[in-house]
Amino acid sequence: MPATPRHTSRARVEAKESSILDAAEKIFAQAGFDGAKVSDIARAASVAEGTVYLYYKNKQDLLAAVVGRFWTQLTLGAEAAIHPDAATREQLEQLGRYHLNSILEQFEVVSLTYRARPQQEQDRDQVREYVRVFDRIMQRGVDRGELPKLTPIGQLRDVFFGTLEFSARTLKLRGRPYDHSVVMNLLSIMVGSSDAASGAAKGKEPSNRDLMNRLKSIQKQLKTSGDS
Amino acid sequence: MPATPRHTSRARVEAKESSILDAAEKIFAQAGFDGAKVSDIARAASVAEGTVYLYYKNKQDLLAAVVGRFWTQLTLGAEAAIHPDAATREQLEQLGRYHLNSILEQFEVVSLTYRARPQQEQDRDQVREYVRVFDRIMQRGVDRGELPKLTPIGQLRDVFFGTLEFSARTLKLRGRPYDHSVVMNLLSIMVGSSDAASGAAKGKEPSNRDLMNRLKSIQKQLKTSGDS
DNA sequence: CTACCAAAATGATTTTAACTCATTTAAACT
DNA sequence: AGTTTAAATGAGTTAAAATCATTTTGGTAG
Repeated sequence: MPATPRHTSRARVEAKESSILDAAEKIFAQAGFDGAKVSDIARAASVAEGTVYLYYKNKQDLLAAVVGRFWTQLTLGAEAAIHPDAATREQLEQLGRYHLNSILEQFEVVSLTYRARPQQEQDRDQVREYVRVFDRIMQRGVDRGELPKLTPIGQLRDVFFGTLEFSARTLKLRGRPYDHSVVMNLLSIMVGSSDAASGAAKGKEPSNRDLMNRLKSIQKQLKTSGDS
Repeated sequence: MPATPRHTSRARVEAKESSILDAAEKIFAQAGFDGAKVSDIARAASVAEGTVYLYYKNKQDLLAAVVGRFWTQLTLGAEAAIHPDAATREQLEQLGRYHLNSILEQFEVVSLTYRARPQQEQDRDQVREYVRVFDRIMQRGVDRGELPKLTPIGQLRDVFFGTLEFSARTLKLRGRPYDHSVVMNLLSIMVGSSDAASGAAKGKEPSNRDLMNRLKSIQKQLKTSGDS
């Protein structure tokens, strides 16, 4: 069995395993989970249908492996994309750009995640590992005093990834490419700093009055939130 | 045929149609799309298996109908939940509360949406109809001068719904109930933030720092039930 | 080199569930 | 009551996932 190969060189077994995974990713991305036949995947991997089931319990399990590998690689890429010495805001921008870019480029694989989630538990770990990249950036920001002590990192994580994923969907739907203004606007919303965003609205002298307006509305709202 | 009933009373046909839909929603929510057998749904609707296919082309189509109906009802509920005369911020809070509550309560049905989206086009319309509730609130805010002219409504829509959906997932994952602080935090970063969100602010450093400091104190006031 | 054995691979067969369709039942109209 | 058309049925067909008895491969030893 592949799990405990005693007489075989581990390398060859793993090579075949990842060749099946490559084929599966390709076919799944192409045809979607339902549209992909295990026999197609087997053929694409130059392997008999039964062999697939030697490496993966079933089709769902194979999908979970594909998706898991994707998120693991995404974590590695994210860590590489972030400058360790940059300020929190810069790091968030780097992660935001990297994330939006990646999920736009590999939209089909990301979509497959939703097919894997409800069933398998294993792949959740890999997604969890990925979002920790965000948590580490934020925690460091707090530790350094760049962010308030009481920053609700968990909630901001949902703002960050939720916004980016929905934005990516919108961009895809409209056939638009990567849009840096999405990341910039998100950051300005999250961290409070603002920067001129490329594609978005230009002009409008802003600043003091708008900032004051924002603060007023926030404070006013805070007063009314006493109930809940 | 159900589409053009000449001799039948429309009412009876529609009653059966919605009884199949009810059964489908129940079984789908219970077992998920793959886990649900059409024969189970037929039995739950007290109908023969073939009858289901008289009303819906296939299982996917049936799912699309279930999901479509859900979003249509959600739209009606949202419109009822919003006070027409309230200020923009209040209306957003009403919509936010209603939305988060609804998707928490009917989490399984919401999850099914992802299974319907890629294939069918029809249900997209119903989702689009729903998000227009948000757009109308925002547009009215702009028209009234409560929000800046250049407010990027489309992007804020992704912030709003993306954040709420991811927050709902987090709450479900941790077995937590509805948490009003999620909505309040979301609003505090969205409302009046259009200066930043529009990307129009040309980065006045002092203003930003000032805003940061104020936000810090506000965040301390916000007894966020934030985790992490 | 040959014999041997276990791991790995194979693909024909089984199983399962979506979908079809010839037939029956019910309803509407005359 | 008889005729016609709509609606419903469920046994039968089909397709694809999963299984498993058999074959092939590759390493080891005599």
